[in-house]
Amino acid sequence: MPRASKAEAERHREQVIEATAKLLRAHGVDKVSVPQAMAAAGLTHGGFYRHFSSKDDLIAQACSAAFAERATALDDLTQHTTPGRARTEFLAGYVSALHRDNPALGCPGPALAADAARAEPGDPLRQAFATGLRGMVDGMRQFDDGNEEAVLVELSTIVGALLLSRACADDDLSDRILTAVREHLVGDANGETSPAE
Amino acid sequence: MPRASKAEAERHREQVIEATAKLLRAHGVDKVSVPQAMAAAGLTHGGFYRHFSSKDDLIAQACSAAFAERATALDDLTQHTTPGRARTEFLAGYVSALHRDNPALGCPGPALAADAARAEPGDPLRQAFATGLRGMVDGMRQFDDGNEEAVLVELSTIVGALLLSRACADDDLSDRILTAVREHLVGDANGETSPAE
DNA sequence: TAGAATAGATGATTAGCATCATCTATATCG
DNA sequence: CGATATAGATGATGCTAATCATCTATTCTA
Repeated sequence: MPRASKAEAERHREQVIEATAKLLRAHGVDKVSVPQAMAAAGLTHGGFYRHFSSKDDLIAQACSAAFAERATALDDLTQHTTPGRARTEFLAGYVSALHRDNPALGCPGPALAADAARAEPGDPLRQAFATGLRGMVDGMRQFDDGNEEAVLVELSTIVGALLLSRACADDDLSDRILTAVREHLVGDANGETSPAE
Repeated sequence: MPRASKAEAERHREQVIEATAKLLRAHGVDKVSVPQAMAAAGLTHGGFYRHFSSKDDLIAQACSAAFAERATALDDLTQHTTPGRARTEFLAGYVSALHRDNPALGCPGPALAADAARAEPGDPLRQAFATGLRGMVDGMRQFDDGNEEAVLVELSTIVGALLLSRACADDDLSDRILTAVREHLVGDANGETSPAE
């Protein structure tokens, strides 16, 4: 397939970013290779440098895409219900077994924070992560009357809970973390420790 | 140096583990190589497989060592002050710029959770992390009258806060996260946003 | 003190990766 | 419709890593 139209090429670029955004959250920066990312989008590794200036470039764009995806979901949620219900739904969905078990489609916060933290100060991933996180904080503002401090505490708690529950997913401590944090934030326990969602 | 006494060999083994425990927290599993870990202990990579069965084996032992180190520190803290003061000191020290800026000597929770989360279910790192985390939960029980749920919420919050503050260390959001969480948990704000400790 | 066991060094092997040079067939433009 | 730019494929290059075979000198053991 030695040539694609301008529109197809653009679509290919987006597919690579989308596929990488998933791979990235599931496996981390070091376990995603350029050939793998291209293959996930149905291409070979050859044309990579026609779309991206480097692997770091792609990684940063994928990180931004993952945050954007989540921001859209959050906006949809607040558009279609009352503020109170939106908060409950958001938090309970976040601190759930479903979210824990599907990092590829989940929040980039717990999935990419460690990679961002280990990147050099000027690294594009670092900046993309910080920007995305700011957006998330802004999106959550409506839950707490615009009180940023309350949002930061809430965000830290759910990110930490999800990350720790993933790290010990074999252990029954994992479910206990999710349940404890969900009850603490939402009040009751109607999440999915085992049932559906 | 083609031979060491039994005692020296044992000391060497411990040095490799200690050095790796630091490298691991600072750079993550994938960025620590066997030659690097051995060199950090003053050895060459040659004798590695006389001490450890694989890289994964070393990584898991280093993870356990990092948790053990922290458990000892926590015990010391509670032995030398009142429960109330110990809690305050522990939490304020945890959610501090000093801790954020020194992952190599800090808590393995935020530093290694992502690596543990991405490991396969049976991976030795996974198990070492879960065991270490359990120990930490037990150690923190005394802060909250043995209430495990309260401990789990507290732990999630401080782990998430430290991780996120590291991930956006360039941004001023980083300090705001630490301050907000510290005030939320401890009440006042006598941590070190910029001064010493 | 002689012989066996072994800690640690050297170096080879294999494999995977990022990056880039080159090729080619087609899509776009004049 | 012909010329040219370019998306994408093939394949090379150079690097780094995990693992292991082998060698050597020294420490233990009998």
